[in-house]
Amino acid sequence: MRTRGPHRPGTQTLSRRQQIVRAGLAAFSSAGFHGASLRDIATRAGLSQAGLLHHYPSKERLLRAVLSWRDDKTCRQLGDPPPDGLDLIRRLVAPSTAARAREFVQLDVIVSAEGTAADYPVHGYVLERRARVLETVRVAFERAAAAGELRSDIDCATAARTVVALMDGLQLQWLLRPDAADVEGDLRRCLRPWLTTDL
Amino acid sequence: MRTRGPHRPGTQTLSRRQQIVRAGLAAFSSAGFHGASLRDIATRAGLSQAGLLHHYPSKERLLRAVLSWRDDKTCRQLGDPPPDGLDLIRRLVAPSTAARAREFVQLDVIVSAEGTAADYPVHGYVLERRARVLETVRVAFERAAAAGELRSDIDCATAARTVVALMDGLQLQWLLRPDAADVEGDLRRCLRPWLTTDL
DNA sequence: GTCTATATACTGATAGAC
DNA sequence: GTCTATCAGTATATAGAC
Repeated sequence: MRTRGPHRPGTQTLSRRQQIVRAGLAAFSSAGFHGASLRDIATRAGLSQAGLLHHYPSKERLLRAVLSWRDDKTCRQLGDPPPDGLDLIRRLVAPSTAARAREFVQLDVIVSAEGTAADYPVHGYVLERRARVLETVRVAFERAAAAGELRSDIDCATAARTVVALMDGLQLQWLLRPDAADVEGDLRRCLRPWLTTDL
Repeated sequence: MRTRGPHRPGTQTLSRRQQIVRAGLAAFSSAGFHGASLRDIATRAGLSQAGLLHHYPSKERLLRAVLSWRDDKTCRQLGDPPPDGLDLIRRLVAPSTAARAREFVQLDVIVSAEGTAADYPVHGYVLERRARVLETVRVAFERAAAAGELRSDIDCATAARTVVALMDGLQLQWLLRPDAADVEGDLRRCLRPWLTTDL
């Protein structure tokens, strides 16, 4: 009954890695994969570059760890069990109040943009994640339709593409000019005519 | 009456610079500012890196030249005089048939994303350009409203933000999965309920 | 206008002491 | 687990010959 096996990182290592991942989030989200440097990330995390590479053996692996952490946090924020149908749409439309929200949004925007290149280190991940998001939203609309909450002439796949595209574009506007954007309002106004009930 | 002054680049220089700008477009559009390298661009343009720097003295200046060329071509493609009101919206919705369209779209997506960082080399340019686009579309909706082509309960600034955001998001979807996207269709379906006439 | 050669700095990654 | 030292590669930019 050992409490710490050879391949089970201790709590100190875990918190160290969390420091690194957070520093990586800050760097990747503002400069992208190419623009960020491991030395800078290591310094921000309070250790040397070689020390960082002990925990994450390459720049790509570190980016994957950052993205994985983001995915976990995003899922957890949705709640367990995750909301369904129109409730999920409501959650997506409501703005996140997390302090790290801006970094998450910026990371998504920049990694998605860089990820359009076929030779990007995490190109496959970007493709899969965005397909998954699109599918999740489509299923949510299907459930809403089955509950009679969606107008019958609305195609669920189209609605999903449209609402996801709108979120991406509005988030970009918000990043560039936070005062001139209205992410939640514009989303609600676009969604309202599709629904038979209030959002 | 000299035909070529000391500061008037000759035709050979002009075509050389066009080669460089086109190579720059290819590089910046797929790797962004940070990911692209002047050596690679120079090689693609068929000259040495030092030769490139004779024409554009820094990486930032080259990016500005690429963006400026893109702006010129985009404006020229709109026609002279540029369309107005609903005609402009129609032009924006119709997909571009230019062969270089994908590179232009990808350049816009990646420069906009990188440009959300305040210390990005052309951060100011990105802010101004996007504000200008938003304003142009808003004015187009105002003209449409004055002509009675827009439903009276639609706010023009909101419509502009929404349609620009939608274009950005749909273009990203198209870059990532061309077969799964429907840029023009989704745009039309979103615009239709706002209008009193056909698009 | 284009080249070679070079200056200078930084990159990601490795080796090995502790 | 963290460090220093280092490697080989690449970056942008400059100097100067032609």
